[in-house]
Amino acid sequence: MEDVAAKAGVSRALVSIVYRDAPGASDTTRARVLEAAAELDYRPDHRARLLGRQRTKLLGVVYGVRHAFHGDLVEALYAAADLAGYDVALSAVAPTRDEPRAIQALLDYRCEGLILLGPDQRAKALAELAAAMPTVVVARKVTADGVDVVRSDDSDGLRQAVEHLVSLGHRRIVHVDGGRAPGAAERRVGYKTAMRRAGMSEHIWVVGGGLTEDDGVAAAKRILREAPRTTAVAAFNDKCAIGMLDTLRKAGRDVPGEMSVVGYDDSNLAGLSHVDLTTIGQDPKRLAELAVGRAVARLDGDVFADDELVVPPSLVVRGTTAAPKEA
Amino acid sequence: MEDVAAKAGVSRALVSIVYRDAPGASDTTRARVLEAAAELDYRPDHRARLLGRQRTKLLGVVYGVRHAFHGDLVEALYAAADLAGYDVALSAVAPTRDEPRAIQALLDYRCEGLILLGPDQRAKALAELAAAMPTVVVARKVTADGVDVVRSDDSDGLRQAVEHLVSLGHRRIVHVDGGRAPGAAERRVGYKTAMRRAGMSEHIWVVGGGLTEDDGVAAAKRILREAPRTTAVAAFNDKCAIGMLDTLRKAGRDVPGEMSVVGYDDSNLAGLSHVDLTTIGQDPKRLAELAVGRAVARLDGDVFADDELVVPPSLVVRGTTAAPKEA
DNA sequence: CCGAACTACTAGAGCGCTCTAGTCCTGCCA
DNA sequence: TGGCAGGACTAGAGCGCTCTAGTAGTTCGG
Repeated sequence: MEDVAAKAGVSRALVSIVYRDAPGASDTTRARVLEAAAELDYRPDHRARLLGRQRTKLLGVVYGVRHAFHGDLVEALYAAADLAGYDVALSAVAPTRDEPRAIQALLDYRCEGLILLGPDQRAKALAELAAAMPTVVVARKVTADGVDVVRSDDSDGLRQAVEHLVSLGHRRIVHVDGGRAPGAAERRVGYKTAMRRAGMSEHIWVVGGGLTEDDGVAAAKRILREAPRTTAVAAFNDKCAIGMLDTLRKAGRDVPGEMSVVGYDDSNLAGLSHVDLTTIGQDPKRLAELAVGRAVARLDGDVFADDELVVPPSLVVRGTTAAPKEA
Repeated sequence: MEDVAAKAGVSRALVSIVYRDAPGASDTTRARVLEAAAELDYRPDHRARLLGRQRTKLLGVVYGVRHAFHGDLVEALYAAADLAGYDVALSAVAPTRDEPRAIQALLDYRCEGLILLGPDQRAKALAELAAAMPTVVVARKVTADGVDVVRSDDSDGLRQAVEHLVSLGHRRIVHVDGGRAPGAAERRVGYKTAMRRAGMSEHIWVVGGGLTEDDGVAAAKRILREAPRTTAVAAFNDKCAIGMLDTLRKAGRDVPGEMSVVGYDDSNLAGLSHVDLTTIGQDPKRLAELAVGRAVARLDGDVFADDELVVPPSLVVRGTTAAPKEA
């Protein structure tokens, strides 16, 4: 900076003014400074810049590299933060890097707000974080003091899945759940409620599943073995549904002819032509906007009573659902 | 920091010493400082800490959120960087955030070295970056001044795939390629060379493919239509192979009975029990270690003549390859 | 009993920026 | 012509650390 100032024949302060687009520099000087900077290829040091200020305009995002849906969210978060004039600092959770560590790394960089995608942390730990800075949990339902939650209405998602299947004429509808995964409990509730409302309480059956294709494989085998008359399945997520799909077809069951399958997430996978999975779409763009919006609002000093923002999911009908054979 | 120093009854410098684990503080004082810090829940400001130093101990990583293999690499990079005593700053490429922008963000944070996963940038742009700081390109073959390249030996990977198929008795082996994707050219070469060496030049056929499942679907349809006597396919990557797998099976072709399929990457997908894909494994751990190692060595002032580190891939035999029916 | 060597600690400059409080013009109105 | 508003620019402190140089105090060999 010193060098640029010298080269342009001005003071350091003036260079600062130019780079901040602040008033107080003539157009000619501005140009001269910029030119000098270009020659020395100078770029202001982001960190030093932030040091002197109170605000860092930095939002920390913790996510799992492995998680496809997190990828979609991260993309949307970049866009949303950009619009709000904030930067995003990414911190991934990996086998050698647990969640507390990922969060600490972000705190060390003095981000102003935290956005956690489907965190494992206990409510108490989250509340502690929230006491220090705006903290938004995305895609997981938690109740923790001061923590904002932005999530899809998972219960409603499963209601939509069940109602879609019911409207096609299905009665023996099974739910393969996600165990203790974020959102799994709500989806179970949504399934059961919808089944009850449709007057099919006696057909309620929740099969233990999980988040991966392999969980879907296991669940499908169990269903074929224990309840071969089942005509429809609502899976916990797309991956699980895809595992089921393959297993059912390998076992000679036609999908959707003999068995309908509904996924959840509307991930890239679901839209692929050879998969063509009917699923429940979450809206990553909307979730990201709300998460960023809430964090920024908190930083601006707004106080909110409601600490939960729920986004309705939407049914995406594709080729894995149809009327049951002997409806 | 001031407050902590005051509370512990020492100078700021002493607090600094304690936090740097530097010699020059008695154990009792050390404990007293730490205690005071804990009460005020003080954490040193990472950025300020780095400001004064020349070294930031920060490695910038640019990657694509969407890319599953990048996820594996990122995980491994965290681990490798950690071991080398470096921090990792992640910058994702997304639809609203192109590669130059992702790189600039990293430069603003004054990282000392750049690790780019399968970048799109032209060789010239990469060389410019390398002129400013150690730059390592992973998983793409480029020749650019000063740029280190760490990649799998893609040519050898396809050789292994072909030789595996040949050893099973296949002759009509097709390669579905990756178009202009990083690594695609090398894989084509590896395929052709291996076919020629095996004396099957007349069966060489490269079908235009791509990176996604849908590309695999299209390629499989084309193969079924144009060369139904084909008995084996080596695909550009696992996703493409999976798209083919589904299409072939839907068309009534038994895999591996009537058609063998080999993927590439050994991604999570390949190992799933319902996929069980024979594939060529890249070694993300090794690639990450080499990338970090090279960047760090450059930072330590080492000079290298060879600017390309090639890691041999390895064949992972699973359930989608077998001897051809009428061998 | 002096000074060298070491330990425990502190003062203060410096990292690269921003920001406040000026200074010095120029132009314009009374 | 004096006064003053406002534009263009600068000096210098301050952000939260690290680091160099230096000050006490203690130990110890000769």
